[in-house]
Amino acid sequence: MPVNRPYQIAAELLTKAGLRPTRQRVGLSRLLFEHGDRHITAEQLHGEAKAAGLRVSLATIYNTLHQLTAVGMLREVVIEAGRSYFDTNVSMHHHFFHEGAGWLLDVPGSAVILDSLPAPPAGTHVKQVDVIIRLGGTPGEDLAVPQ
Amino acid sequence: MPVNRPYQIAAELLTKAGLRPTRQRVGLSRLLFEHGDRHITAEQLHGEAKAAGLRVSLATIYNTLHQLTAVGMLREVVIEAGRSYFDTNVSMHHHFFHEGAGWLLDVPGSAVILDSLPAPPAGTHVKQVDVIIRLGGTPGEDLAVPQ
DNA sequence: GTGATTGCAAATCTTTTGCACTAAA
DNA sequence: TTTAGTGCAAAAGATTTGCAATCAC
Repeated sequence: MPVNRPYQIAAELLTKAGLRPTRQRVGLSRLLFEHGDRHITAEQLHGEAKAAGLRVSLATIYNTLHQLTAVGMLREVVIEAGRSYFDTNVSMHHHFFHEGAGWLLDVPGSAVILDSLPAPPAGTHVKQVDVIIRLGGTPGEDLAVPQ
Repeated sequence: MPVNRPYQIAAELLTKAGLRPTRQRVGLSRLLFEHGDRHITAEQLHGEAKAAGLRVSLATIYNTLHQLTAVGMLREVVIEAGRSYFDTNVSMHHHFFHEGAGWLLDVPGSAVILDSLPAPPAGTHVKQVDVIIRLGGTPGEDLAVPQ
């Protein structure tokens, strides 16, 4: 009987991160991490899971997204009030965001040079710097994600 | 009979912006703009209005905040999923945000130097660049807004 | 087994909407 | 007047919660 390799690999990643590799967590991890960098909402991931034949409740989607964020495998990106995106790219980088079209595009950390950041107030320290480049465009071009 | 000066001033600002100076809009404008730069949520403004004896429904608070944003008198700041802050400072500037404590602090636009922003994708243009400096701190220091 | 995880449905929280009523011009 | 603005209560959307059933170890 052949071993299910992709499943094993995803399961190991979870175990290394200290998360028990349940059927749901492994399935969601595969959707998230086997197809390169992505920006996804809970609702979208739920849809993909359903389409892939993975039975997962929305509550578990939320739990899993937050657990993966807590262990550093995902990064939560807050761009629009009332909706969270989860980014599978956890390296230093920033974002283009097209209001109207609603798409997000990574900007390599190296493409933005921040000079002279102000010192944080006493008793605090900088945890992260988010740069969001908000875009507009002509209506006809609002539909597709570039590249 | 003496004229209610502060009321008149707020009413004129609204009129100049093309908004009919209703009792509610004038009252809210005074709460927002007579006390320097502020970051406020709809719920907070509702509370202040009630405390000040201004009868306004939450629906009107939302309407007014969005109208003031549309005419450029407020700026919406998206920092946390599921909650919008409205900033009375509409000049070019950025933000410190303390997760945990939940406070926002303005960073003058001149205090952050952005070099080499990447070119926006074809067919789009940059509408705004938001820099959010996320802070952490020791629990005891999480309660007060500095300065 | 047994403790962690999941699913479901209900609850919560913020924001929006529909529409009759009220007020500004 | 007459048209814009308001309040209310209901609706909508995203997310969280409580708890019994289920699963990984």
